[in-house]
Amino acid sequence: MMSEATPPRRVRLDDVAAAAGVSSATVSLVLRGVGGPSAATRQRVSEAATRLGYRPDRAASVLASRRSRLIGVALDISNPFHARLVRDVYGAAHRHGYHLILSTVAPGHDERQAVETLLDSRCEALVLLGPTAPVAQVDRIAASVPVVLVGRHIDSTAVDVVRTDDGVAFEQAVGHLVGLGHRRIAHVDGGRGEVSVLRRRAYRAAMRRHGLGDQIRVVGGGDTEVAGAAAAGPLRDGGLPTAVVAFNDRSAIGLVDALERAGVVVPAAVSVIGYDDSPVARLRSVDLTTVGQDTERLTEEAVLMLIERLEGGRTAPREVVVAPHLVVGSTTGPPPGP
Amino acid sequence: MMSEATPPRRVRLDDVAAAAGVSSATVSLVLRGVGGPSAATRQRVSEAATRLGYRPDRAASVLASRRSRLIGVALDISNPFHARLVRDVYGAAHRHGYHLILSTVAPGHDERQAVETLLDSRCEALVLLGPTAPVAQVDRIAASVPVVLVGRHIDSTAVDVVRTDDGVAFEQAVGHLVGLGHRRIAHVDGGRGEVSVLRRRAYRAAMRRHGLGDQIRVVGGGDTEVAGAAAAGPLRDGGLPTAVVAFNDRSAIGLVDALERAGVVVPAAVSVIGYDDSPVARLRSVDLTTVGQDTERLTEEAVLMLIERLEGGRTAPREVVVAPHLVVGSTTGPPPGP
DNA sequence: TTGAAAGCGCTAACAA
DNA sequence: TTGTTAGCGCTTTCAA
Repeated sequence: MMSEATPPRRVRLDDVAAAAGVSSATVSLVLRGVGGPSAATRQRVSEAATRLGYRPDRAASVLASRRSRLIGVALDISNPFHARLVRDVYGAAHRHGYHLILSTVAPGHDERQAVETLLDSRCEALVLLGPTAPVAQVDRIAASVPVVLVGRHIDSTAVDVVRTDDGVAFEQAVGHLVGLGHRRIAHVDGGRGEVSVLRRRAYRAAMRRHGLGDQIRVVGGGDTEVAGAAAAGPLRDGGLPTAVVAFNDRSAIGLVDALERAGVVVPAAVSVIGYDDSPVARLRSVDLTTVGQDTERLTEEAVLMLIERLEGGRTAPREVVVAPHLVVGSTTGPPPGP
Repeated sequence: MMSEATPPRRVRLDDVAAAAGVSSATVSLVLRGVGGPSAATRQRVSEAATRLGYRPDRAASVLASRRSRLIGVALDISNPFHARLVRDVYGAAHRHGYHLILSTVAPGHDERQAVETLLDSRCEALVLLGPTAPVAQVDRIAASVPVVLVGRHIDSTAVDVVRTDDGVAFEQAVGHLVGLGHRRIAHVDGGRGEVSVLRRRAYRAAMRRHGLGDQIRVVGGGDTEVAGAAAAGPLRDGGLPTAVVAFNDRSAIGLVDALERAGVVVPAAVSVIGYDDSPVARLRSVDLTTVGQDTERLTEEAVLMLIERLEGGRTAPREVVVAPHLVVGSTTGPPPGP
């Protein structure tokens, strides 16, 4: 006839200690794998802990030790590329003995709030994926915990940066096309935004490096399928180039779609290259030639930089630039014959 | 010449108390907005807190109060539908004064670990998005905190469930097609998996309800674009139906793509309906007719159910079924004339 | 190798 | 209305 469900009292360190016949301090040492206790004691303690189903209380542990071994990741959950990065951050964090906790931007939950949530959960360091926050704000955060930005450059003396080398990316893309015989290579850009500026610049540089400075042609685009599709018109109006390097995969896919609907066959008439090597680019029906970012390197470096600050005491900011690699699919080929 | 950066000592409640000339208990009350302190005191304390840049230490607060007002969400970050749900869970949690923390499944970080991470962060309740964990495991988790499953039914006496009514979904889809004059309506299913079984069943029931029991036709599919595209062959071999309801948007999009490549115009020759109302379905170039799940209702209900347990003391499990709505796009139309 | 005791920064009675 | 006093469950000296 129990009317109230008795909340199952949490098993504490003391309970384990009592069960094992030692002090709670000893249990703490054993459970954390810190040297000291004898093999026999370890044995007894471990058994007792398992038997009682002991789960350490992290809040208490954090409070006492001032360490959480927790890294916070702020991201945009609707960004598929962030999904890839997050996947790899798990690997990196795990390899170095850290746990991860996520917080996303969402309507009514901006980047600042995402960061606060992470800080409240006692994260010792933060990974910010493609954040949009202004420098001042990022600097303020960096004043209390180590911060690394992934994917975006920032002029700050307080935070670290890991990003892909856009110069190399466009060098590879343009180089691949030139190798196939292309000369009239256009760029459908990403519209406004800092990243778009950098990629535009990288495109121009790559073209010049290949002696194609006079062929440079940038068409306004954006970062979505729709924006890519919309670029097909202007692209044809100005006389179709034989190849296009798009801002990202989404716009490349939109562009391919629009071109083919208009009867322009890819890659027979026009070759198209994307950027991101997103999962959708790898679908057999899409099979886009695209620039793959080395997300494993990016995330490994990011975590390493945080650990350098956390455990190595580094305070000077570092910026690591990672080379991408071209993934050749079936949307590029030789230019059409004359 | 400072060689070691002095770690900026955290501002504590005591510091604020000293600055405001009151006790730390009073500061605690003021900062939590609990009645008691006079307006004048509140004023002084608030000022002092702001001036010192005080941030409460949640670990300590949690430890002392045994409450975190934190809800954990376990998800699969590579699932776009989860992104939608997460977005809406933020709204729901926020409305009820709870914070959210996320953990995803990733290679080397399975659902169990995701849940542990959340529990370690002292979440008071968990939202599991389309979890794959076996009943026993879910029950074990539910023994320590309230758990709600979103999207998947489970035979458990310990957890709550919120899901979309597949019966209504297919009733709407088939009804829409019948209203347009279709009779030969096929279903491209989702392959193995529990959800696929439920939707197959719902399709059959809807067909029978419309007196089309003899027209029932299920073609094997899957949950990806490729799987949808692959269904185009079998679909044509058996004599093209005039309409198809696919398992989800991805398979519907793959199917449309494959059909059009084969010269079968959608919707003139075949109408196609998807499921999920995913962002890509809303692209102008796709504009799929699709079943939209009411993610706002789903998430609001999920959070409410957790709060009922947390604050209302409910212990009996509940299952809430939410009606979907049909989003009519341009992939459905009247069947081709004879 | 182990234990006792003093906190970590906060909240929650209870007194004043 | 405010302050005092115990803890929350763990880690960490310091002694034994």
